[in-house]
Amino acid sequence: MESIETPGYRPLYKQVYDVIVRRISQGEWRPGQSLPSETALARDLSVSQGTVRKVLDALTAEKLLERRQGKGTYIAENTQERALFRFFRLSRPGGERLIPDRAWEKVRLRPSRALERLKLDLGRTDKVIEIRRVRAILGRPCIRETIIVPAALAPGLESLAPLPNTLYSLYQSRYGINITQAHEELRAGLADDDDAAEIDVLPGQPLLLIDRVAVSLEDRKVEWRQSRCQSADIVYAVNLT
Amino acid sequence: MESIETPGYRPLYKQVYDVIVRRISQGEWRPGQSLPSETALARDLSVSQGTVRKVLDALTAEKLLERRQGKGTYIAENTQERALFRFFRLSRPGGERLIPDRAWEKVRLRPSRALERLKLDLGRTDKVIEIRRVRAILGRPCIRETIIVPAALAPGLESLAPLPNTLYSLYQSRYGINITQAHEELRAGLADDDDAAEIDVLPGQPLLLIDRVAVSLEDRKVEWRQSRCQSADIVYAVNLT
DNA sequence: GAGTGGTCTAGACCACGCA
DNA sequence: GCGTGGTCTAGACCACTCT
Repeated sequence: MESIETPGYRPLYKQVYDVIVRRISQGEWRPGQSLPSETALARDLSVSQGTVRKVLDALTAEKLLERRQGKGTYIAENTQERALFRFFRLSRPGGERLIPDRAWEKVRLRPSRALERLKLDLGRTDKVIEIRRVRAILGRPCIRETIIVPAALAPGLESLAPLPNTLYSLYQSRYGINITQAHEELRAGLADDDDAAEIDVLPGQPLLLIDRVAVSLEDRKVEWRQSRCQSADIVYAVNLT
Repeated sequence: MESIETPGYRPLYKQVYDVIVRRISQGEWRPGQSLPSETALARDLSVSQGTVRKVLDALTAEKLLERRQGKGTYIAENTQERALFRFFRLSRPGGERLIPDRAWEKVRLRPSRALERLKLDLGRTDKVIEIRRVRAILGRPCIRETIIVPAALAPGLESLAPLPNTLYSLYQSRYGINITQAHEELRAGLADDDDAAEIDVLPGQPLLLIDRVAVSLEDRKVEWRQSRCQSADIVYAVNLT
């Protein structure tokens, strides 16, 4: 069963969970592909089908897998739509979801700053890729973003312009990085002259400020993103459950 | 098995799920109490223990139940701490959670307004209870709230002052209403003179505006809450998963 | 030791997708 | 018709709590 020892005793299903997550994160199974069937996995790992099922169900709940009855179990793909739906929370008041477009972007590779190293757990000499961009909604520039990515995680990202609308699908397809969670902090702020020059807002008007750190399946901090959003007819929607 | 028919065919575990949710929402089992054991429930409902387990695990994931190995399965209580942790997302930048206190409050019973009827699915003649209050953090008034509750759901609420810090524990303990989810929309706004008079902010400073509708286990809209939060050193924290 | 939930197994049958 | 995941069952043993 591929080096599953018993360090102080972990339940079997947790050991199976770790094996499967490791295989996915090491690229043994790739996004969009199907896993072996439950019975094949159970035989391979020398556990019962029920134990495999418990793990696959858990990973499905975490949105890392997708199960299709009659077909198989697949590695979830961070498609554009899916990533937008999952990690982009802006909508019209009342609920209608909004889809942002790129207005413009500037990408460069540069040394990291102290705050960036703190946010992303980087070392003193690590470089970062800085993405500055403005996003538009229905043709109207509404969001200014500064995105910081450790250069070591995404080599060559700075020369891939134009970047796709959702970076997370790029991280997954090109760099094998699965973004599984993000931590956000929201504040209110005031638009300054730079904001007014780039997005559809006047100086002194209120902006919604979003500070996000995105984390990968392997628990690495992959991206620090600061967004400044026009807040006149756009809201940030959350469901607390 | 208590009137479980097969309307077009629902899986057994869904039928069991419905029965258990109904018993909880009808008060047959009350918060803090323990449910019968898995084996007793299985016998009672004429299903296998595994099917009962699947349902209890699901309800535990939804935070409606709590399971304690060796002791039993309990109806989750919306204690102050728990409700704050689950539904109050304001914290210091960086993550330290904040605990609000009541500064003052005014409660009254009055006819509903059109927007309130829309938000809470009320009829033309339904009355509401309006709670206006200011909450303080570390002694500093930071949040202005207006809370609207259908009078029919919480009779006598207007004469219960002073209200507890977390209304949700009161809804549960006094009215048998379990708040299981809430939908929030966040915007940025500017402080006006009324804000400046009541909370620690100057006119024209940015405020975080939160619009929340809380929903019960039975899918009734129980509360519409509008909050205006000082946003200088308070952030709204979200984990996207 | 008795009773509870937690883990694990083995096997049956159903529902779905596809060739 | 075959292979897949989805549901359901029955039973064994473990880990924890309380008396």
